[in-house]
Amino acid sequence: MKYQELANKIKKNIEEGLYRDTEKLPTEENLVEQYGVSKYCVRNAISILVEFGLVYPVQGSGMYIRDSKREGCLSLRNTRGVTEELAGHTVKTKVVHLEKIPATEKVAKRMKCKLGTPVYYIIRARSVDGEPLSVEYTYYNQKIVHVIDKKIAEGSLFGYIKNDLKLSIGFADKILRCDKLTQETAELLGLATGDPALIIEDDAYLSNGKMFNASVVFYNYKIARFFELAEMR
Amino acid sequence: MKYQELANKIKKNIEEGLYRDTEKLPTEENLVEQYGVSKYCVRNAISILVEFGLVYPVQGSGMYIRDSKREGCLSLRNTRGVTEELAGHTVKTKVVHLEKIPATEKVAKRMKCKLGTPVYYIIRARSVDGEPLSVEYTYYNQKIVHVIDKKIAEGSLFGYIKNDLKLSIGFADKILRCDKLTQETAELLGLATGDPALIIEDDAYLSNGKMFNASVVFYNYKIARFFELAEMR
DNA sequence: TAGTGGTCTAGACCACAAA
DNA sequence: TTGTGGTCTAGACCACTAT
Repeated sequence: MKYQELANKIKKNIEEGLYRDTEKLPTEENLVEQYGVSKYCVRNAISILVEFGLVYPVQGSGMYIRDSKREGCLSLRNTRGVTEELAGHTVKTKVVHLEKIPATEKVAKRMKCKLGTPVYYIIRARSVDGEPLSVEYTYYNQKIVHVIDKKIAEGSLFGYIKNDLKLSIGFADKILRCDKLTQETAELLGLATGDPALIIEDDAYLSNGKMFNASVVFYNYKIARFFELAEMR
Repeated sequence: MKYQELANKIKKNIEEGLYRDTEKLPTEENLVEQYGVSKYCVRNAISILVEFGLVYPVQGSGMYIRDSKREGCLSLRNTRGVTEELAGHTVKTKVVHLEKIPATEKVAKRMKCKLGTPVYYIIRARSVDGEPLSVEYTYYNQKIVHVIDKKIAEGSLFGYIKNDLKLSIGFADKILRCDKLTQETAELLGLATGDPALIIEDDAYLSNGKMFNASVVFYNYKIARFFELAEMR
């Protein structure tokens, strides 16, 4: 896709400081000429950057470069999985528990699957640069993700699903909240029972709309920070 | 804008259950004919619904209706301000503190304005249906928002800025985290010191890129829930 | 193979900002 | 008034799904 490539090029240009003098992108017309593509492509490319929070549009004036505070933060709309998002840091994943079980009524409801459907139930503890970051309680529908072993669970499960199984991940619903830690989770995070935890419940779907994963992740309040953008048109 | 109107129409149709039998939208071609608009409009309209999480696309197959769990949740990408988002509930806002002060070095840095720029410093406590929801510590640049009094602060400040001042709000950066409550904030939330709090730091900008507001909001962990979507293409 | 969403082009015209 | 982003059309062709 031309517009995706163009978006990458422009992104690279921004990161390399090519537009530092004006703090704005070339005009659409300019980009059309410069890259020999149609306005459709240029606008699509730019809209990717807008969505990503790299630039903002001012009608009649130009596309301005936006500086954000996302450094050191995790992204809520992250498309890759934590392991890949924190590339550059030492991310360690410990598989605390892994078993294949038939879905109970509760699990079946959560996973939108039939009672008794085989699912993997996994508990993983993650640390970044030696510090406990999160504890994840997660289910995977085994009818979709056929095999998960300890080795696989130690890596990026989303990466495994995309790259190895060639499944296309589509979208996810998330609910964010905050609560006191239970003893079990607190111990895994190296915190005290009753300490705060940022909690994200995540329902993940393939591109075809089939739900393949449900998870609840407890984050260490001392280090976890999430970044989000809102456009308000 | 035709496509915005079309998006609203389709949204209404979905809510009224018009597509309940198939759980998918009419084809693009169909919508083009049905509404007498171009494919550009149809695709733009649908992409609004996709972004909003109402439908998801399956190439070669159709646009499917998505059911989400957003009920009872606040939206992180809310464009309106909490007061309007919770329409239907009894939202009460108590202005705990309101003063106009010259920006200290710290505030000036946070607000991206000059040292000494007049800013409003406001503390507000919000309750929903009688339950304490949040405590907000917020700064407004007085060079942009000239007048804020107690009366105005008791309502929707974002609504006031948009509707009365006719300023165009553009975008916001948010950082989410979690921490223990201090005594002062805990009292305002009717919770105990050291209880968990979901914290959102918010930097808000006008469409022209000028920052007009910085805030930190502490949410009651017992009732606050946020909803977010992730597209993963 | 037919149906449906995704990409791409060329070009007209509108809306807003800044000089 | 000029520059620049936003809306809209018509139409060609590609990629994927389902049968």
